[in-house]
Amino acid sequence: MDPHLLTTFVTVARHGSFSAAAAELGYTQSAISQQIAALESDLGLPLLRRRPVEPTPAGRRLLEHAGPLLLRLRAARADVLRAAAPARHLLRLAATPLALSAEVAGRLARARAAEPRLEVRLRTCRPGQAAALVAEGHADLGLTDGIVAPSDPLRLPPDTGPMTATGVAEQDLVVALPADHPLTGRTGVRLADLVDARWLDTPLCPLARLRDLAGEGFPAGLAYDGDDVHTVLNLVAAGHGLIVLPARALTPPVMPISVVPVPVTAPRLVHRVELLHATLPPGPAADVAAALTG
Amino acid sequence: MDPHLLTTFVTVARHGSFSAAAAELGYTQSAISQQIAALESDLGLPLLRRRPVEPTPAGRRLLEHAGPLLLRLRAARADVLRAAAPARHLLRLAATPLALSAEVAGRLARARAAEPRLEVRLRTCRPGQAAALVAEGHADLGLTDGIVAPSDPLRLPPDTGPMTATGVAEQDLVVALPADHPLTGRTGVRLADLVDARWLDTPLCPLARLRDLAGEGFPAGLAYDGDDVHTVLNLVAAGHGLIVLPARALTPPVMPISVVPVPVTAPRLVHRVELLHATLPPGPAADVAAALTG
DNA sequence: TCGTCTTACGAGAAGCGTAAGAATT
DNA sequence: AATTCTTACGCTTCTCGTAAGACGA
Repeated sequence: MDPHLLTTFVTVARHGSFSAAAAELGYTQSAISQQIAALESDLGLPLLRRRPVEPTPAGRRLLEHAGPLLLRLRAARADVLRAAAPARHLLRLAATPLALSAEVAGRLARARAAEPRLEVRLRTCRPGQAAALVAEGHADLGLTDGIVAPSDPLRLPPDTGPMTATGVAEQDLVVALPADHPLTGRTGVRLADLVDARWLDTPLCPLARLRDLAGEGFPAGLAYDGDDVHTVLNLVAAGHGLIVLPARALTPPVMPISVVPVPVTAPRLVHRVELLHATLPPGPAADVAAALTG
Repeated sequence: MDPHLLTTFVTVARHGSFSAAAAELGYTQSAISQQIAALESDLGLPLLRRRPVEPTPAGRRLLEHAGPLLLRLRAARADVLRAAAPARHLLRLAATPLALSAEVAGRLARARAAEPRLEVRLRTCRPGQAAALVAEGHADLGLTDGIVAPSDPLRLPPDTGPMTATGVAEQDLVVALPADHPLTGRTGVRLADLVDARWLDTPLCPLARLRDLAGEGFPAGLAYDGDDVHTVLNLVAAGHGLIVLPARALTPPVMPISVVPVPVTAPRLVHRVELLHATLPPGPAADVAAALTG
């Protein structure tokens, strides 16, 4: 169960090919073949069926473990290095598009004003990624968002080691409707009234999460594998499907006039933003974290 | 961050000696020295100060990660092997002394009656160990106990991979008092009334947990690093200190006449038993698990 | 000076690449 | 027949043990 072999195994499984994995990892096919053989002989079990290459039941089981395990290993390494690294005047912030709202951006600006020497480097990421980026030390602070019942914490991927998550903001939800939608005039809608409408499936608001919270249904009209809010709103305006967003993401000048927000009245849900960080050494990063949560 | 090196590192840190770790692991001192050097050069940090051998701050940080990480690795291995192993008619049960109450033992007996070919092998363990034993595949089923607020789940060590914990039993708590104790006649006591009494510190009921639940205080009169209930009660009878136990652990014939149980009325706490198991293949083990929780 | 860790060096094992062989499609 | 994985073999690298050296108590 050498992590090296585990990495090779997940890469092979992902590609469904020894040669493709070899290319990605910078080995020859032969080396990959030997590594997989070594792992299989270590466990005493076949992990992959060949031609076509696909995991056996035992292999599938191992795949479920390997990802979190390797993540935890990288996180541990990053944590040790971080604890020993000297304080820098660079803050690397990873944020999901909907987490960095105008309000949160404002708080960040105020925190920077108190810390003029601080350089901030922002990158956007998917909701599922923020925790891993922070855990692996690629970001000092993370801002994720998600939809939950009021005051509930976000459900973060486990096994990323010691990490602090603090609520930063909560706001109500709206459904973005095209201007010509029949429900446009309403002062509020229940999600249940829209189970049969067509929806956009995007990382910004995955339909799977919506179904978790509001029951089955919510068929996907269009899947958009990107996280640009502007694009999403144009898709809504064009009638490709509906989407649930935090209320203040749908105020001018962001909102095109052909999209109308209608508050979600039931179930009682909110859009929540949380700040993620590992144990921070005293310094600018910790100050900004305090300012964002304070 | 090779797990092999990590194992060596934790062993050295535990012994505070390269030579002792070498003896335990079956290497020469030289090999240990080279392994530690390799780990330090991999991370680019000194992890141990020599003579005396003790972890640096970075080393201490790594130690916090290494244990759970290695446990998770062993658990993953065990889980893959377990999933591929053929069903056996052997049930290995790991139970803490207070988890296997008369009631739970009775349920186990009934489950065995329905499954006559089933061989049961029982081992007792400490509360903190049960989860690891199950995760690493050394036991099929685990029974742990602990003190919690009513209906709260036990707090299990994290990072042991996918594991199911199901409540099996809850019962009220009593304080075991020596027969000549002034509170003996009472129908109930609050723990707060006993913060200044002397207590036994044992794995059966760690004082640290009591302080978590009922505030500071609870000085240790005697620390007993064993888990024999009979011994503990003799210690109580002799006046070495008090202890909190589940009510039915203190009924005849277990209870010596020189120990008197008095119910704990506040805070509202219970003794809870939980059954632990990994994903079980259909078979005798799963049947017994169902019988114990049902 | 004694115990303990580090370093030097040689032997063995492990891992990778090249190249040829086998198995599917 | 073409593609893809496996195996054989040689080379390199890694790791360990022995033994000598260095460092503290």
